[in-house]
Amino acid sequence: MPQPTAATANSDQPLTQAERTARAEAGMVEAAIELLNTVGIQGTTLVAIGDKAGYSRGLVTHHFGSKAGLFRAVLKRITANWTADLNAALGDRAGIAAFTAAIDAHLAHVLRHPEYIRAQNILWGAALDPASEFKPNVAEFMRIQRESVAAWVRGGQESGEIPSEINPERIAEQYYGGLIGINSQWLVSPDFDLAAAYEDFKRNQVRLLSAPSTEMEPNS
Amino acid sequence: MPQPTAATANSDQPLTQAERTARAEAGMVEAAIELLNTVGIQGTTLVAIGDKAGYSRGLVTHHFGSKAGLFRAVLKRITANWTADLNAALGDRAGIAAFTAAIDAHLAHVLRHPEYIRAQNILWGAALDPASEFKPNVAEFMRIQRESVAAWVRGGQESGEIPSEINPERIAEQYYGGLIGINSQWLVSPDFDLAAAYEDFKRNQVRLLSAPSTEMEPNS
DNA sequence: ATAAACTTGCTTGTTACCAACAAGTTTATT
DNA sequence: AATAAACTTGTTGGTAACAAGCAAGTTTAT
Repeated sequence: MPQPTAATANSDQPLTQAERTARAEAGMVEAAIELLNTVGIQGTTLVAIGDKAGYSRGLVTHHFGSKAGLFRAVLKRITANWTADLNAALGDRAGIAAFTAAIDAHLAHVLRHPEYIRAQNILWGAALDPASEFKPNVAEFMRIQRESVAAWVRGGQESGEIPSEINPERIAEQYYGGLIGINSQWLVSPDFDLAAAYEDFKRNQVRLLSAPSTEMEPNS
Repeated sequence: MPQPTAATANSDQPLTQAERTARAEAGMVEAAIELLNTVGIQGTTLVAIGDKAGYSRGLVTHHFGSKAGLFRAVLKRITANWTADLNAALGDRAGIAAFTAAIDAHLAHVLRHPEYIRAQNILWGAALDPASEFKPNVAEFMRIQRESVAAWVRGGQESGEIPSEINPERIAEQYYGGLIGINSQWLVSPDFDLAAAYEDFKRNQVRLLSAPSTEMEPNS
Protein backbone atom coordinates (compact mmCIF):
# COMPACT_ATOMS: atom_id res chain seq x y z
CA MET A 1 0.00 0.00 0.00
CA PRO A 2 1.35 3.41 -1.00
CA GLN A 3 1.53 5.21 2.26
CA PRO A 4 1.78 8.82 3.42
CA THR A 5 3.30 11.03 0.79
CA ALA A 6 1.51 14.35 0.82
CA ALA A 7 2.61 15.56 4.22
CA THR A 8 6.18 14.32 4.21
CA ALA A 9 7.33 14.76 0.60
CA ASN A 10 9.98 17.34 -0.18
CA SER A 11 10.39 18.69 3.29
CA ASP A 12 13.59 20.47 2.25
CA GLN A 13 11.84 23.77 1.83
CA PRO A 14 9.28 25.00 4.33
CA LEU A 15 5.93 25.26 2.64
CA THR A 16 3.76 28.31 2.62
CA GLN A 17 0.38 27.99 4.29
CA ALA A 18 -1.34 28.08 0.93
CA GLU A 19 0.83 25.26 -0.37
CA ARG A 20 0.19 23.15 2.69
CA THR A 21 -3.55 23.64 2.35
CA ALA A 22 -3.57 22.81 -1.35
CA ARG A 23 -1.43 19.74 -0.82
CA ALA A 24 -3.51 18.50 2.08
CA GLU A 25 -6.84 19.01 0.36
CA ALA A 26 -5.70 17.43 -2.89
CA GLY A 27 -4.24 14.51 -0.96
CA MET A 28 -7.46 13.89 0.91
CA VAL A 29 -9.59 14.15 -2.22
CA GLU A 30 -7.29 11.69 -3.98
CA ALA A 31 -7.39 9.33 -0.99
CA ALA A 32 -11.18 9.53 -0.89
CA ILE A 33 -11.43 8.60 -4.59
CA GLU A 34 -9.14 5.62 -4.10
CA LEU A 35 -11.08 4.47 -1.06
CA LEU A 36 -14.44 4.88 -2.78
CA ASN A 37 -13.19 2.57 -5.50
CA THR A 38 -11.85 -0.08 -3.16
CA VAL A 39 -13.87 -0.11 0.05
CA GLY A 40 -16.90 1.97 -0.88
CA ILE A 41 -18.65 4.77 0.92
CA GLN A 42 -18.95 2.87 4.18
CA GLY A 43 -15.27 2.02 4.18
CA THR A 44 -14.28 5.57 3.34
CA THR A 45 -13.99 6.61 6.96
CA LEU A 46 -12.23 9.67 8.27
CA VAL A 47 -9.56 7.44 9.80
CA ALA A 48 -8.96 5.66 6.47
CA ILE A 49 -8.77 8.93 4.55
CA GLY A 50 -6.35 10.39 7.04
CA ASP A 51 -4.22 7.26 6.97
CA LYS A 52 -3.99 7.09 3.21
CA ALA A 53 -3.35 10.79 2.74
CA GLY A 54 -0.80 10.89 5.54
CA TYR A 55 -2.75 13.04 7.98
CA SER A 56 -4.92 12.59 11.02
CA ARG A 57 -8.58 11.70 11.08
CA GLY A 58 -9.45 15.25 12.09
CA LEU A 59 -8.23 17.10 9.03
CA VAL A 60 -11.13 16.27 6.75
CA THR A 61 -13.55 17.96 9.09
CA HIS A 62 -11.22 20.91 9.50
CA HIS A 63 -10.87 21.57 5.79
CA PHE A 64 -14.20 20.43 4.40
CA GLY A 65 -16.52 20.82 7.39
CA SER A 66 -17.80 17.25 7.14
CA LYS A 67 -17.46 14.06 5.19
CA ALA A 68 -20.20 15.28 2.86
CA GLY A 69 -18.11 18.41 2.30
CA LEU A 70 -15.18 16.29 1.19
CA PHE A 71 -17.44 14.35 -1.15
CA ARG A 72 -18.63 17.62 -2.64
CA ALA A 73 -15.00 18.49 -3.31
CA VAL A 74 -14.46 15.07 -4.86
CA LEU A 75 -17.37 15.62 -7.23
CA LYS A 76 -16.09 19.08 -8.05
CA ARG A 77 -12.65 17.77 -8.96
CA ILE A 78 -14.03 14.89 -11.02
CA THR A 79 -16.41 17.21 -12.81
CA ALA A 80 -13.66 19.68 -13.64
CA ASN A 81 -11.55 16.86 -15.03
CA TRP A 82 -14.34 15.58 -17.24
CA THR A 83 -15.40 19.03 -18.39
CA ALA A 84 -11.86 19.75 -19.59
CA ASP A 85 -11.73 16.46 -21.51
CA LEU A 86 -15.15 17.06 -23.01
CA ASN A 87 -14.39 20.59 -24.18
CA ALA A 88 -11.14 19.42 -25.74
CA ALA A 89 -12.99 16.69 -27.61
CA LEU A 90 -15.84 18.95 -28.67
CA GLY A 91 -13.84 21.75 -30.20
CA ASP A 92 -16.43 23.91 -31.91
CA ARG A 93 -18.63 21.04 -32.97
CA ALA A 94 -22.40 21.33 -32.79
CA GLY A 95 -25.36 19.19 -33.78
CA ILE A 96 -24.97 15.47 -34.29
CA ALA A 97 -21.18 15.72 -34.53
CA ALA A 98 -21.15 17.10 -31.00
CA PHE A 99 -23.12 14.09 -29.78
CA THR A 100 -20.89 11.50 -31.40
CA ALA A 101 -17.74 13.30 -30.25
CA ALA A 102 -19.10 13.59 -26.70
CA ILE A 103 -20.08 9.94 -26.51
CA ASP A 104 -16.71 8.80 -27.84
CA ALA A 105 -14.98 11.17 -25.43
CA HIS A 106 -16.99 9.83 -22.53
CA LEU A 107 -16.12 6.23 -23.30
CA ALA A 108 -12.46 7.19 -23.65
CA HIS A 109 -12.67 9.07 -20.39
CA VAL A 110 -14.24 6.12 -18.58
CA LEU A 111 -11.56 3.76 -19.88
CA ARG A 112 -8.80 6.22 -19.04
CA HIS A 113 -10.05 7.20 -15.58
CA PRO A 114 -12.36 4.42 -14.45
CA GLU A 115 -11.71 5.29 -10.81
CA TYR A 116 -13.09 8.78 -11.37
CA ILE A 117 -16.24 7.53 -13.02
CA ARG A 118 -16.74 4.88 -10.38
CA ALA A 119 -16.38 7.41 -7.60
CA GLN A 120 -18.69 9.83 -9.37
CA ASN A 121 -21.40 7.22 -9.84
CA ILE A 122 -21.07 5.96 -6.28
CA LEU A 123 -21.60 9.48 -4.99
CA TRP A 124 -24.45 10.09 -7.42
CA GLY A 125 -26.04 6.91 -6.13
CA ALA A 126 -25.71 8.20 -2.61
CA ALA A 127 -27.35 11.44 -3.73
CA LEU A 128 -30.58 9.58 -4.49
CA ASP A 129 -31.02 9.39 -0.74
CA PRO A 130 -33.57 11.95 0.52
CA ALA A 131 -31.17 12.93 3.31
CA SER A 132 -28.21 13.39 0.99
CA GLU A 133 -26.25 16.52 1.74
CA PHE A 134 -24.87 16.92 -1.76
CA LYS A 135 -27.98 16.14 -3.75
CA PRO A 136 -28.33 19.81 -4.80
CA ASN A 137 -24.80 19.74 -6.19
CA VAL A 138 -25.57 16.67 -8.26
CA ALA A 139 -28.87 18.12 -9.48
CA GLU A 140 -27.16 21.34 -10.46
CA PHE A 141 -24.37 19.51 -12.27
CA MET A 142 -26.89 17.47 -14.24
CA ARG A 143 -28.88 20.59 -15.08
CA ILE A 144 -25.81 22.31 -16.47
CA GLN A 145 -24.82 19.26 -18.50
CA ARG A 146 -28.32 18.96 -19.92
CA GLU A 147 -28.19 22.58 -20.91
CA SER A 148 -25.03 21.95 -22.93
CA VAL A 149 -26.66 19.00 -24.64
CA ALA A 150 -29.72 21.07 -25.46
CA ALA A 151 -27.41 23.66 -27.01
CA TRP A 152 -25.92 21.01 -29.30
CA VAL A 153 -29.43 20.18 -30.45
CA ARG A 154 -30.28 23.81 -31.13
CA GLY A 155 -27.07 24.20 -33.08
CA GLY A 156 -28.03 21.26 -35.25
CA GLN A 157 -31.51 22.65 -35.73
CA GLU A 158 -30.16 26.02 -36.88
CA SER A 159 -28.09 24.34 -39.56
CA GLY A 160 -31.10 22.21 -40.54
CA GLU A 161 -29.32 18.98 -39.63
CA ILE A 162 -31.72 18.17 -36.80
CA PRO A 163 -35.49 18.43 -37.34
CA SER A 164 -37.03 21.44 -35.64
CA GLU A 165 -39.84 19.34 -34.13
CA ILE A 166 -37.35 17.79 -31.75
CA ASN A 167 -37.43 19.22 -28.25
CA PRO A 168 -33.86 19.99 -27.12
CA GLU A 169 -34.63 19.67 -23.40
CA ARG A 170 -36.27 16.28 -23.86
CA ILE A 171 -33.34 15.00 -25.88
CA ALA A 172 -30.96 16.22 -23.21
CA GLU A 173 -32.88 14.30 -20.55
CA GLN A 174 -32.85 11.12 -22.60
CA TYR A 175 -29.21 11.53 -23.48
CA TYR A 176 -28.08 12.06 -19.93
CA GLY A 177 -30.36 9.38 -18.62
CA GLY A 178 -28.94 6.95 -21.14
CA LEU A 179 -25.39 7.61 -20.01
CA ILE A 180 -26.32 7.28 -16.35
CA GLY A 181 -28.18 4.05 -16.99
CA ILE A 182 -25.35 2.47 -18.95
CA ASN A 183 -22.82 3.34 -16.29
CA SER A 184 -25.10 2.14 -13.51
CA GLN A 185 -25.44 -1.26 -15.13
CA TRP A 186 -21.72 -1.46 -15.75
CA LEU A 187 -20.95 -0.70 -12.11
CA VAL A 188 -23.30 -3.37 -10.86
CA SER A 189 -22.59 -6.09 -13.42
CA PRO A 190 -18.90 -6.97 -13.76
CA ASP A 191 -19.32 -8.58 -17.18
CA PHE A 192 -21.21 -5.69 -18.73
CA ASP A 193 -19.80 -4.79 -22.15
CA LEU A 194 -19.36 -1.08 -21.73
CA ALA A 195 -17.79 -0.33 -25.13
CA ALA A 196 -20.56 -2.16 -26.97
CA ALA A 197 -23.21 -0.31 -24.99
CA TYR A 198 -21.61 3.04 -25.81
CA GLU A 199 -21.40 2.17 -29.51
CA ASP A 200 -25.04 1.21 -29.56
CA PHE A 201 -25.99 4.30 -27.61
CA LYS A 202 -24.17 6.45 -30.14
CA ARG A 203 -25.83 4.78 -33.12
CA ASN A 204 -29.27 5.16 -31.54
CA GLN A 205 -28.65 8.77 -30.64
CA VAL A 206 -27.66 9.58 -34.22
CA ARG A 207 -30.78 7.91 -35.51
CA LEU A 208 -33.03 9.78 -33.14
CA LEU A 209 -31.50 13.11 -34.07
CA SER A 210 -31.67 12.52 -37.81
CA ALA A 211 -34.69 13.29 -39.90
CA PRO A 212 -37.19 10.41 -40.03
CA SER A 213 -37.27 8.54 -43.32
CA THR A 214 -40.86 9.48 -44.08
CA GLU A 215 -40.21 13.23 -44.16
CA MET A 216 -36.87 13.73 -45.82
CA GLU A 217 -36.10 11.99 -49.09
CA PRO A 218 -33.81 9.04 -48.34
CA ASN A 219 -30.68 8.66 -50.43
CA SER A 220 -31.02 4.95 -51.12
CA MET B 1 -47.06 9.88 13.41
CA PRO B 2 -48.74 6.51 13.02
CA GLN B 3 -47.22 4.42 15.73
CA PRO B 4 -46.90 0.70 16.50
CA THR B 5 -49.66 -1.29 14.89
CA ALA B 6 -48.25 -4.60 13.77
CA ALA B 7 -47.54 -6.06 17.17
CA THR B 8 -50.61 -4.83 19.00
CA ALA B 9 -53.39 -5.05 16.40
CA ASN B 10 -56.13 -7.62 16.89
CA SER B 11 -54.72 -9.30 19.91
CA ASP B 12 -58.06 -11.02 20.56
CA GLN B 13 -56.86 -14.29 19.11
CA PRO B 14 -53.40 -15.66 19.79
CA LEU B 15 -51.42 -15.77 16.58
CA THR B 16 -49.58 -18.80 15.26
CA GLN B 17 -45.81 -18.60 15.03
CA ALA B 18 -45.99 -18.41 11.27
CA GLU B 19 -48.44 -15.53 11.47
CA ARG B 20 -46.30 -13.68 13.95
CA THR B 21 -43.26 -14.08 11.73
CA ALA B 22 -45.08 -13.02 8.58
CA ARG B 23 -46.60 -10.01 10.30
CA ALA B 24 -43.34 -8.95 11.87
CA GLU B 25 -41.33 -9.29 8.66
CA ALA B 26 -43.92 -7.49 6.56
CA GLY B 27 -44.15 -4.74 9.16
CA MET B 28 -40.42 -4.21 9.22
CA VAL B 29 -40.15 -4.22 5.43
CA GLU B 30 -42.95 -1.65 5.24
CA ALA B 31 -41.33 0.46 7.94
CA ALA B 32 -38.00 0.34 6.11
CA ILE B 33 -39.61 1.53 2.87
CA GLU B 34 -41.26 4.45 4.66
CA LEU B 35 -38.04 5.38 6.38
CA LEU B 36 -35.99 5.15 3.18
CA ASN B 37 -38.41 7.64 1.63
CA THR B 38 -38.30 10.09 4.52
CA VAL B 39 -34.94 9.93 6.28
CA GLY B 40 -32.84 7.95 3.79
CA ILE B 41 -30.49 5.05 4.27
CA GLN B 42 -28.55 6.71 7.07
CA GLY B 43 -31.72 7.50 8.98
CA THR B 44 -33.11 4.01 8.48
CA THR B 45 -31.58 2.67 11.68
CA LEU B 46 -32.53 -0.51 13.45
CA VAL B 47 -34.01 1.56 16.28
CA ALA B 48 -36.13 3.60 13.86
CA ILE B 49 -37.34 0.49 12.04
CA GLY B 50 -38.24 -1.20 15.32
CA ASP B 51 -40.04 1.91 16.55
CA LYS B 52 -42.12 2.37 13.43
CA ALA B 53 -43.00 -1.29 13.08
CA GLY B 54 -43.80 -1.63 16.76
CA TYR B 55 -40.96 -3.92 17.75
CA SER B 56 -37.57 -3.67 19.35
CA ARG B 57 -34.32 -2.74 17.65
CA GLY B 58 -33.16 -6.35 17.79
CA LEU B 59 -35.81 -8.01 15.65
CA VAL B 60 -34.42 -7.01 12.29
CA THR B 61 -31.20 -8.85 12.97
CA HIS B 62 -33.11 -11.85 14.26
CA HIS B 63 -35.30 -12.20 11.16
CA PHE B 64 -33.04 -10.91 8.40
CA GLY B 65 -29.57 -11.48 9.81
CA SER B 66 -28.47 -7.91 9.19
CA LYS B 67 -29.64 -4.56 7.90
CA ALA B 68 -28.45 -5.56 4.42
CA GLY B 69 -30.61 -8.68 4.74
CA LEU B 70 -33.64 -6.53 5.40
CA PHE B 71 -32.82 -4.37 2.40
CA ARG B 72 -32.60 -7.50 0.27
CA ALA B 73 -36.11 -8.37 1.46
CA VAL B 74 -37.27 -4.85 0.65
CA LEU B 75 -35.95 -5.18 -2.91
CA LYS B 76 -37.55 -8.59 -3.22
CA ARG B 77 -40.93 -7.28 -2.17
CA ILE B 78 -40.75 -4.24 -4.42
CA THR B 79 -39.65 -6.39 -7.33
CA ALA B 80 -42.49 -8.85 -6.82
CA ASN B 81 -44.96 -5.98 -6.74
CA TRP B 82 -43.63 -4.49 -9.97
CA THR B 83 -43.39 -7.84 -11.73
CA ALA B 84 -47.06 -8.52 -11.01
CA ASP B 85 -48.06 -5.11 -12.35
CA LEU B 86 -45.92 -5.57 -15.44
CA ASN B 87 -47.23 -9.01 -16.28
CA ALA B 88 -50.80 -7.79 -15.87
CA ALA B 89 -50.11 -4.93 -18.25
CA LEU B 90 -48.24 -7.05 -20.76
CA GLY B 91 -50.78 -9.80 -21.23
CA ASP B 92 -49.45 -11.79 -24.16
CA ARG B 93 -48.02 -8.83 -26.00
CA ALA B 94 -44.70 -9.04 -27.78
CA GLY B 95 -42.61 -6.80 -29.99
CA ILE B 96 -43.15 -3.06 -29.99
CA ALA B 97 -46.53 -3.37 -28.29
CA ALA B 98 -44.80 -4.97 -25.33
CA PHE B 99 -42.42 -2.02 -25.08
CA THR B 100 -45.12 0.63 -25.15
CA ALA B 101 -47.27 -1.28 -22.69
CA ALA B 102 -44.31 -1.80 -20.37
CA ILE B 103 -43.30 1.86 -20.45
CA ASP B 104 -46.86 3.00 -19.80
CA ALA B 105 -47.16 0.47 -17.02
CA HIS B 106 -43.93 1.65 -15.46
CA LEU B 107 -45.01 5.26 -15.44
CA ALA B 108 -48.34 4.28 -13.93
CA HIS B 109 -46.53 2.18 -11.37
CA VAL B 110 -44.23 5.03 -10.42
CA LEU B 111 -47.13 7.43 -10.01
CA ARG B 112 -49.13 4.88 -8.04
CA HIS B 113 -46.32 3.68 -5.76
CA PRO B 114 -43.69 6.41 -5.79
CA GLU B 115 -42.43 5.28 -2.39
CA TYR B 116 -41.59 1.86 -3.81
CA ILE B 117 -39.68 3.27 -6.73
CA ARG B 118 -37.85 5.75 -4.54
CA ALA B 119 -36.83 3.02 -2.12
CA GLN B 120 -35.78 0.78 -4.99
CA ASN B 121 -33.62 3.43 -6.57
CA ILE B 122 -32.09 4.44 -3.25
CA LEU B 123 -31.06 0.84 -2.66
CA TRP B 124 -29.84 0.47 -6.23
CA GLY B 125 -27.77 3.57 -5.71
CA ALA B 126 -26.28 2.01 -2.61
CA ALA B 127 -25.51 -1.10 -4.67
CA LEU B 128 -23.11 0.89 -6.86
CA ASP B 129 -20.79 0.81 -3.87
CA PRO B 130 -18.00 -1.78 -4.29
CA ALA B 131 -18.63 -3.01 -0.75
CA SER B 132 -22.39 -3.34 -1.22
CA GLU B 133 -23.76 -6.55 0.23
CA PHE B 134 -26.71 -6.75 -2.12
CA LYS B 135 -25.04 -5.77 -5.35
CA PRO B 136 -25.35 -9.35 -6.68
CA ASN B 137 -29.08 -9.25 -6.06
CA VAL B 138 -29.42 -6.03 -8.03
CA ALA B 139 -27.24 -7.32 -10.85
CA GLU B 140 -29.27 -10.50 -11.04
CA PHE B 141 -32.55 -8.59 -11.05
CA MET B 142 -31.35 -6.39 -13.88
CA ARG B 143 -30.11 -9.39 -15.82
CA ILE B 144 -33.51 -11.07 -15.58
CA GLN B 145 -35.32 -7.91 -16.60
CA ARG B 146 -33.02 -7.45 -19.59
CA GLU B 147 -33.70 -11.00 -20.61
CA SER B 148 -37.44 -10.28 -20.69
CA VAL B 149 -36.85 -7.21 -22.80
CA ALA B 150 -34.67 -9.16 -25.19
CA ALA B 151 -37.50 -11.67 -25.52
CA TRP B 152 -39.89 -8.90 -26.57
CA VAL B 153 -37.42 -7.94 -29.28
CA ARG B 154 -37.10 -11.50 -30.52
CA GLY B 155 -40.88 -11.81 -30.59
CA GLY B 156 -41.08 -8.72 -32.76
CA GLN B 157 -38.37 -10.03 -35.03
CA GLU B 158 -40.17 -13.33 -35.54
CA SER B 159 -43.27 -11.52 -36.71
CA GLY B 160 -41.14 -9.28 -38.90
CA GLU B 161 -42.15 -6.15 -37.04
CA ILE B 162 -38.63 -5.48 -35.76
CA PRO B 163 -35.64 -5.62 -38.15
CA SER B 164 -33.52 -8.70 -37.69
CA GLU B 165 -30.28 -6.66 -37.65
CA ILE B 166 -31.21 -5.34 -34.24
CA ASN B 167 -29.40 -7.00 -31.36
CA PRO B 168 -31.92 -7.90 -28.65
CA GLU B 169 -29.36 -7.83 -25.82
CA ARG B 170 -28.10 -4.38 -26.83
CA ILE B 171 -31.63 -3.03 -26.99
CA ALA B 172 -32.36 -4.46 -23.57
CA GLU B 173 -29.32 -2.68 -22.13
CA GLN B 174 -30.31 0.62 -23.66
CA TYR B 175 -33.92 0.21 -22.61
CA TYR B 176 -33.09 -0.58 -19.01
CA GLY B 177 -30.42 2.05 -18.85
CA GLY B 178 -32.87 4.61 -20.14
CA LEU B 179 -35.39 3.81 -17.42
CA ILE B 180 -32.73 3.92 -14.73
CA GLY B 181 -31.37 7.22 -16.01
CA ILE B 182 -34.77 8.87 -16.15
CA ASN B 183 -35.63 7.80 -12.64
CA SER B 184 -32.23 8.85 -11.33
CA GLN B 185 -32.69 12.35 -12.67
CA TRP B 186 -36.21 12.53 -11.29
CA LEU B 187 -35.06 11.49 -7.83
CA VAL B 188 -32.35 14.11 -7.76
CA SER B 189 -34.19 16.99 -9.41
CA PRO B 190 -37.53 17.82 -7.78
CA ASP B 191 -38.87 19.68 -10.82
CA PHE B 192 -38.06 16.94 -13.33
CA ASP B 193 -41.04 16.25 -15.61
CA LEU B 194 -41.28 12.50 -15.26
CA ALA B 195 -44.36 11.96 -17.43
CA ALA B 196 -42.87 13.95 -20.30
CA ALA B 197 -39.62 12.02 -20.08
CA TYR B 198 -41.49 8.71 -20.19
CA GLU B 199 -43.53 9.82 -23.20
CA ASP B 200 -40.41 10.83 -25.03
CA PHE B 201 -38.65 7.65 -24.05
CA LYS B 202 -41.54 5.63 -25.43
CA ARG B 203 -41.58 7.51 -28.71
CA ASN B 204 -37.84 7.09 -29.15
CA GLN B 205 -37.98 3.43 -28.29
CA VAL B 206 -40.67 2.82 -30.90
CA ARG B 207 -38.61 4.65 -33.49
CA LEU B 208 -35.50 2.68 -32.73
CA LEU B 209 -37.35 -0.61 -32.99
CA SER B 210 -39.02 0.25 -36.27
CA ALA B 211 -37.38 -0.22 -39.67
CA PRO B 212 -34.53 2.26 -40.08
CA SER B 213 -33.81 4.77 -42.82
CA THR B 214 -30.12 4.20 -42.11
CA GLU B 215 -27.64 6.88 -42.84
CA MET B 216 -24.56 5.99 -40.81
CA GLU B 217 -21.23 7.75 -40.95
CA PRO B 218 -18.16 5.91 -39.64
CA ASN B 219 -17.10 8.42 -37.01
CA SER B 220 -13.61 8.21 -35.47
C1' DA C 1 17.00 42.39 11.88
C1' DT C 2 14.71 40.26 15.56
C1' DA C 3 11.24 38.85 18.53
C1' DA C 4 6.72 39.11 20.06
C1' DA C 5 1.81 38.80 18.57
C1' DC C 6 -1.10 36.63 15.75
C1' DT C 7 -3.11 33.32 12.39
C1' DT C 8 -3.72 28.99 10.36
C1' DG C 9 -2.77 23.99 9.82
C1' DC C 10 -3.17 19.97 12.16
C1' DT C 11 -3.85 16.45 16.06
C1' DT C 12 -6.00 14.29 19.96
C1' DG C 13 -9.69 13.76 23.60
C1' DT C 14 -14.49 13.25 23.95
C1' DT C 15 -19.45 12.49 22.98
C1' DA C 16 -23.42 10.54 20.92
C1' DC C 17 -24.90 7.18 17.87
C1' DC C 18 -25.05 2.87 15.31
C1' DA C 19 -24.95 -2.35 13.78
C1' DA C 20 -24.14 -6.70 15.40
C1' DC C 21 -23.83 -10.16 18.72
C1' DA C 22 -25.15 -12.66 22.92
C1' DA C 23 -27.79 -13.60 26.71
C1' DG C 24 -32.15 -13.35 28.69
C1' DT C 25 -37.56 -13.07 28.65
C1' DT C 26 -42.02 -13.92 26.75
C1' DT C 27 -45.18 -16.38 23.81
C1' DA C 28 -46.68 -20.42 21.11
C1' DT C 29 -46.65 -25.50 20.31
C1' DT C 30 -46.55 -30.49 21.77
C1' DA D 1 -45.17 -29.12 31.75
C1' DA D 2 -41.42 -29.06 28.43
C1' DT D 3 -39.52 -27.40 24.40
C1' DA D 4 -38.88 -24.34 20.73
C1' DA D 5 -39.58 -20.17 18.61
C1' DA D 6 -40.43 -15.09 18.71
C1' DC D 7 -38.89 -11.19 20.77
C1' DT D 8 -36.19 -7.89 24.00
C1' DT D 9 -32.31 -5.97 26.36
C1' DG D 10 -27.23 -5.56 27.69
C1' DT D 11 -22.91 -5.02 25.64
C1' DT D 12 -19.04 -4.21 22.32
C1' DG D 13 -16.39 -2.18 18.73
C1' DG D 14 -16.55 1.23 15.42
C1' DT D 15 -18.20 5.73 13.42
C1' DA D 16 -18.73 11.14 12.54
C1' DA D 17 -18.59 15.41 14.62
C1' DC D 18 -17.16 18.70 17.84
C1' DA D 19 -13.83 21.06 20.84
C1' DA D 20 -9.65 22.00 22.97
C1' DG D 21 -4.94 22.33 22.37
C1' DC D 22 -0.36 22.08 19.96
C1' DA D 23 2.76 23.37 16.14
C1' DA D 24 4.09 25.71 12.19
C1' DG D 25 3.82 29.82 9.38
C1' DT D 26 3.02 34.99 8.94
C1' DT D 27 2.67 39.69 10.26
C1' DT D 28 3.78 43.70 13.09
C1' DA D 29 6.53 46.56 16.33
C1' DT D 30 10.69 47.95 17.95
